[in-house]
Amino acid sequence: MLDAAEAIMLEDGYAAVTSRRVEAETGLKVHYHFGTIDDLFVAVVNRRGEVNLALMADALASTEPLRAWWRLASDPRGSRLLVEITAAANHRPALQSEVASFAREVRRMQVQALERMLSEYGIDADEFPPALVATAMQGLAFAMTYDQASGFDTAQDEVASGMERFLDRLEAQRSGD
Amino acid sequence: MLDAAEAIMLEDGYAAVTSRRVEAETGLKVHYHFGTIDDLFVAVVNRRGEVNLALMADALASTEPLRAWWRLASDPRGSRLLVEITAAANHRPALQSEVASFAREVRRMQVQALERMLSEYGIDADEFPPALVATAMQGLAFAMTYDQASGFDTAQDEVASGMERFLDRLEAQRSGD
DNA sequence: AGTAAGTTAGAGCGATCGTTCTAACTTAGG
DNA sequence: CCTAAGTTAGAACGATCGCTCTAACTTACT
Repeated sequence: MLDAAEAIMLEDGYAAVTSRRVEAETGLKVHYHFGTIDDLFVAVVNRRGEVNLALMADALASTEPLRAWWRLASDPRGSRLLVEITAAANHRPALQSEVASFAREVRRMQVQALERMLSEYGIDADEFPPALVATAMQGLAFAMTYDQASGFDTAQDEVASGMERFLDRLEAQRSGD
Repeated sequence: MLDAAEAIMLEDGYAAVTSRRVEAETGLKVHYHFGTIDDLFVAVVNRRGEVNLALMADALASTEPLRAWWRLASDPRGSRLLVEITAAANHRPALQSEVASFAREVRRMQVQALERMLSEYGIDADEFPPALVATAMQGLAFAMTYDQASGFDTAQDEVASGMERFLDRLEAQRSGD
């Protein structure tokens, strides 16, 4: 049921996630298993949030943390879903706090990892505070994948390859010493 | 009428922009002046798009282009509206192409300006291609203001001050020689 | 004053939504 | 086989939406 809701979001947007549509695709009764449509959305957010938290934790603990983080954050599917969920949260107060708490937790993990690792990457933490680097990573990844998904065609291949080269250099520097 | 539509978007989201709501707030008949609700959205996008294009052109032509760009991109009101418009475009095909064409044009202006200025800022254009820098600027500004607006509370003051310091250094470098 | 054009008021239509409700169906345990 | 619990089918209600339509109102010109 949660899978179906996500699939509908990706295909036709969050507004298409209606009780009738979900019931038609799953054969299950939404209001029986969840009390409310809001509850369904909350469940989707919670599951996806937990998964993302785990993926981000793995990425930050991998041998090339920044690269793994970048790969995770620039996954087009994830970005599309994030857009839909945040857009839905914008008009569903019940979702707002859920989304916010996951966003906070992810950012906390990232900042904590950066505090430990920035110097290894040869980045001065005074000049580029962890919070700034984290927000930049997420924002850049989001902007790139979203522009791509929306067909804005803003030279995203150049952005992607430029970022790959930058990551090559950073990861080389880190493993270098 | 366009003002009212934008105000409603900012206040209650794009889904609240209905014919009855707009008519109630303006005393004008939506379907008379615009044929369709889609046409109203298109008009909003076109006007806001033109305004933004002009603002970005001014910013890029100012004495401190990067700082002006940053200030413009990190305006919370603009980000909030951008979210609503892109979200609306997600489910209104008529808007998609309009939004995309403005996004393309803005990015084109930015890249063109960066090609001219990156070296003045002491940034190697081979290492950081203009398209990458442009996407990073927009993405970072968006992530920061949106997190702030959504109450994610992800240390945005630290991000903002860090960016200001970074811009101070860049603009000083540029005016230096 | 009279007339024509521009505009709004307000009812109404068909569609869809969330939600509720009752009857029917499925399934497992005795 | 029967019963009880779990679950779905499908109708229904009230609300809201985009949109259309007709009658009324405003405005400007002759």
